[in-house]
Order: sequence, then C-alpha cells, then structure tokens
Amino acid sequence: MPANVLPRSFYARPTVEVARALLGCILRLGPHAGTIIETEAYLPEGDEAAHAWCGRTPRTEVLFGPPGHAYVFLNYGVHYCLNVACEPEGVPGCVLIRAVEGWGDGPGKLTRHAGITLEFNGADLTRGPLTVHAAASPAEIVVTPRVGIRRSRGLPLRFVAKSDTLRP
DNA sequence: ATACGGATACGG
DNA sequence: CGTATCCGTATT
Repeated sequence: MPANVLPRSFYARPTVEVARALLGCILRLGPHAGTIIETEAYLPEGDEAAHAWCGRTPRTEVLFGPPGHAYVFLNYGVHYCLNVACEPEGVPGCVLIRAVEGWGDGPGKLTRHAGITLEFNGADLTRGPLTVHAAASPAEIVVTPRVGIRRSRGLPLRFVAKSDTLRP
C-alpha cells in the first residue's frame, strides 16, 4: 500500500474542512483508483439532512465513532452511498463522496463501479483495503447547495473541484 | 414525471 | 408486526 495514506488526524477536523480537503485526493480500492472531484458535508449540528440529526442509532453508530471510517448506507433500496466519518470521536460529522474521476459521477454510481456495499460500513480508511491518498489539491473549488435533499436545502455544503462539469 | 426496492426508525 | 421515509438512477 502506498505510503501517502491520509492519517486519522486528517479526518479529525471540522466536517467542512475535510470535505474541501478531500477534493483532489485519490480514492483506492483494489484495482480501482480515482480522484475525488465532488463531496458534500453533513454537519454534526444544525443539519436536518444529516442522518445523525435523528440521533444516535445502530445505523449512525459509525458517525459517532472515531474519524477516518467509512459510513455506507443503502439509499432508495437501490444505491449505496459512501461517506467518511469526520470530527473527533463522539461528534457525528461526515462527508459524502459524490463523484470520483473514472468511477462515476453520482454517489450510487461510483460505489457500484467499485463494488462498495454495506459490508464496507465501518471500514477503517487508514488500514485498507479501501483507502484515501494525498494528492494535488484542485486549483479552485466551487461551492453550491447540496443535491437531492429537501431538508436544510439552503446550506452551501457541496464542493466541486473546478474543471468538472458544473450543474448550477 | 415516475418506477424502482431495501434497510431503517418508529408506532401499535 | 406494518408503514413512512430516504443524501438516485434509469427510463418514460
């Protein structure tokens, strides 16, 4: 495994900071590797769209656990969505990976491409086989409201690495 | 615009 | 138990 795997301290920061910092990093799983080009932040407080908003349950346990772990959930009974737990242990912030170059341009598409399912829920991203690696930061980041949610729609928490096609 | 289909939370 | 909800995608 390459040496530049992001350390746990990378994730133990405010959610928005991690969401921005993940852009340009390399997501790797076995033979699959690609640049993260779109993320969304789900805040530990005041964010009605975050799963953690409804409290600590068996499902959201990973979000409250130590940072740097994968939070995978099944959405609409069809798609798996890959998130990364952030903030110090006990604070349930997370970042949704929405697009990875070469994997796909939607949260469900990219997980299907790499074969990510619920079995990756809780996986430690600092140990593999699913890992994130440091790489060049994007020159510019575009910030927009998050896609496809009804609650807390006003918050500008979607981050896209410029050079990607934008959908305002 | 809508069919799709499963895990989860919650009410009874 | 049953039922409402959910951070999409592919298809009409």
